[in-house]
Amino acid sequence: MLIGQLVKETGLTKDTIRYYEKHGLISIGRKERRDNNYKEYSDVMKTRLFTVKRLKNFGFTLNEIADLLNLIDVNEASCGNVSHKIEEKVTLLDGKIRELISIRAVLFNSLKKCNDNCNPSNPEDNCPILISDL
Amino acid sequence: MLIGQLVKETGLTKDTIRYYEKHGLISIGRKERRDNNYKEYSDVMKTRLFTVKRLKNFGFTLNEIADLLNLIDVNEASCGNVSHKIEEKVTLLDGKIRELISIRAVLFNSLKKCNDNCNPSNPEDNCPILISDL
DNA sequence: ATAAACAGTGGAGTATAGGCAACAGTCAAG
DNA sequence: CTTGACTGTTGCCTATACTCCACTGTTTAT
Repeated sequence: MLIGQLVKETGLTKDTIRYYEKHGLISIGRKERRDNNYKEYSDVMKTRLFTVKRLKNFGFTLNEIADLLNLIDVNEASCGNVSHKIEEKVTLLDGKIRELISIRAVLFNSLKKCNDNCNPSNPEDNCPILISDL
Repeated sequence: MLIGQLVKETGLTKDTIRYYEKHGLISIGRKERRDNNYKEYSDVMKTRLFTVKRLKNFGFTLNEIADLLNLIDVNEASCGNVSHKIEEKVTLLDGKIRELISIRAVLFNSLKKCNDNCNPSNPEDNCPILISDL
């Protein structure tokens, strides 16, 4: 299929698809061109793009996705190899989640202190949360 | 004080400080220059930079921080105005946290399914997590 | 007097994931 | 036969938050 069709079927824009090509997530050989130089995308490409979409939803960066796709290409995408990388991602997510929760707590705390400390008789005073550690 | 001193006291690099200047988080008037064109930073600037650091730790972007600092400048950094923006940030953080937790769950689930489905007799098969929705 | 250390400016580069515009060739329909 | 839709390539622009480099001027130390 041509890129227009691929756009319809994957929901990606042609710019995105070409961006993925340029960065090696998918690649078109010289043979997969029509006589007029138009690129002929195979179903394999389509599947590959869906894989990219899924992995992106998992929070992988394009570089990480490229690595994972490469495992497929060299036929080393065994469960062992893949699940190891996924475990790493889960761990990383756990870290990020903890970090956000911690920030959230500090922020919420400041908010409470702010409300407690704000001078009701001078509601226009600069909020201490901006200018001090409370 | 000159920038070198400011660097020591704030822990920021001079490039960072100048980046903040260029982007309006702090600003030096023509008068705050010495005869040799060196910038004279006041304690107010230092306080301001510490505020930037604190707000950055809260997860605010520099643009958001610039807005908050501007509230101070126009003397509208009242608790009401500020805490409203902070509540927004807390809400946003809650959303991000929920999102990450959700991704984490899906990923972890895929991992479990992957381990369950992997063919022990063909451990070299491509892991289904990459090529299908399981 | 000269070199090191410090200050200033401007601009380019980094990473991430595309968006958008320009320009040219190709194809299908009226 | 021309117009519009589609395809191809190239390259610049966006946002975020710096970092580094080059080049120049100033001050300080030897």
